[in-house]
Amino acid sequence: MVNFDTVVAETDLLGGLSSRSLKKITDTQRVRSLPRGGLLFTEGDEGTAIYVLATGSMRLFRSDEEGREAVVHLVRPGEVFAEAVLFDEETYPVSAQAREDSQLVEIPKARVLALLEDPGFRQDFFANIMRKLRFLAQQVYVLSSCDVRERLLRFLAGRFGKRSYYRMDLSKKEVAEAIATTPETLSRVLAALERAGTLTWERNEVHLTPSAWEGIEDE
Amino acid sequence: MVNFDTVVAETDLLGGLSSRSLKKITDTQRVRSLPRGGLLFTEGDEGTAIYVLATGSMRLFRSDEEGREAVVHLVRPGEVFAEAVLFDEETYPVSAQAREDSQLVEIPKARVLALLEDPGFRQDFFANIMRKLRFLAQQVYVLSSCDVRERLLRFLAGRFGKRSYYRMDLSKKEVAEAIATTPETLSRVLAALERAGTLTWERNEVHLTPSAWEGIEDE
DNA sequence: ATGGGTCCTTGACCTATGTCAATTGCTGAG
DNA sequence: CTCAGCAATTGACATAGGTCAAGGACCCAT
Repeated sequence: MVNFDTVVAETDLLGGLSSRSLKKITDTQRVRSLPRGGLLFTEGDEGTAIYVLATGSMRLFRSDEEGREAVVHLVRPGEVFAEAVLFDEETYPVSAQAREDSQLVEIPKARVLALLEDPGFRQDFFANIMRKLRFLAQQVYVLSSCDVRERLLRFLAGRFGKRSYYRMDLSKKEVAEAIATTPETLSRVLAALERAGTLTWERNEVHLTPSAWEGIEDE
Repeated sequence: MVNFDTVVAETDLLGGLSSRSLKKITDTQRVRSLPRGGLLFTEGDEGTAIYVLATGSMRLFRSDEEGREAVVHLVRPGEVFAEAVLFDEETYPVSAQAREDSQLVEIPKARVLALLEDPGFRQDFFANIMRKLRFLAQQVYVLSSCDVRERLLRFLAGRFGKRSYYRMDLSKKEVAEAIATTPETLSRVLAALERAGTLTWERNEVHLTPSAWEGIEDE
């Protein structure tokens, strides 16, 4: 069984909000289920809500003149979608169809817009988005100019700070994914760092020497 | 001589705003000059404005307990900085110093917050940020999972749409940079595409066959 | 305990792409 | 015109890191 409030609290767009602000949103959400093949909305429909996919999988597509469909995006659990209607668009720019039985959280657009009238909520909402923005901008830079070793260290610094010890709450596989590499490569990089004596990672205990942080700036 | 309104209009954060909204911001901006070495603000100062660097270069740094400085970021012309004080922070979290004689556009925080009271402006501002957010998220995906050929085609699709002809307004060098590769590699990829007959690029005339777009989804 | 299923590691291998260097052509300043 | 300098191309080369395959360690359910 899924806790739908938690699903919402773990999304990119809304996850960083204070619990107060978050509650104001989850207050009015509705859960919807869709059978495989079911259409949630169609291109051109009035955009009255945004959605979070809780379980299942959704296909966003656009139909051209003579009915051929171009898949625009495959939505995975945990993703917010159709959020464009909040600010950009009056109507949905794509159609959304369930690829398998799916459960979704529906958040009324009007509710979000109303909340934004409140300076406190707005502040929080903006802060969250700006943080995300900075993170992504950083991420783009890191991906295009750092090797796996540096990506790993930046990831750790970003998540735990430049400490010399911490409890890891992710599997190596998940870390590999987070830094856009494969478990194999991560494994090799870790082995190299251990050999160099700058890092050990046993079970969930990670130890680092200060020298590990040389050349890794903050932010 | 620099046109400071233009500088602002070309930033990430504010560049996508409607000219109406943009004008409301540039209305109250002030231009400041700083000699090499000059401090714009210091860590802990009350954050009353955000800045756009027009010319020169700024260094953002943090000082630790005993005065050693850690450079957090080097600001390049065209970048907005200190925008964290809009939503996240009351005081500047870093110090800012000119690395060379610099000119900056100063935008009062209060002004921006006041403008956000206006639903129209807010809508525009949000739409802009969300667009940027989507773009970056896409970018992260593309960088970590597409090869140069695909990055090139996606870049073209994003900039001009999936047309079969257009006038290119960028040098190959600039395109290479935009898709995070080198001119040499771009050159080779272009040669391969020409050999395959899917693309030609002479002078600033680019021609493509529809087959070029196979496997490149929209959005 | 046993078997199947993860996760992790390690080795062998391959390929895309970066780097360096040389060549060509174009452009604009003098 | 001519030279300097930049953009673009091409070749030769090096390498980070992905892929595939095999094996070990651990965990859970039967």
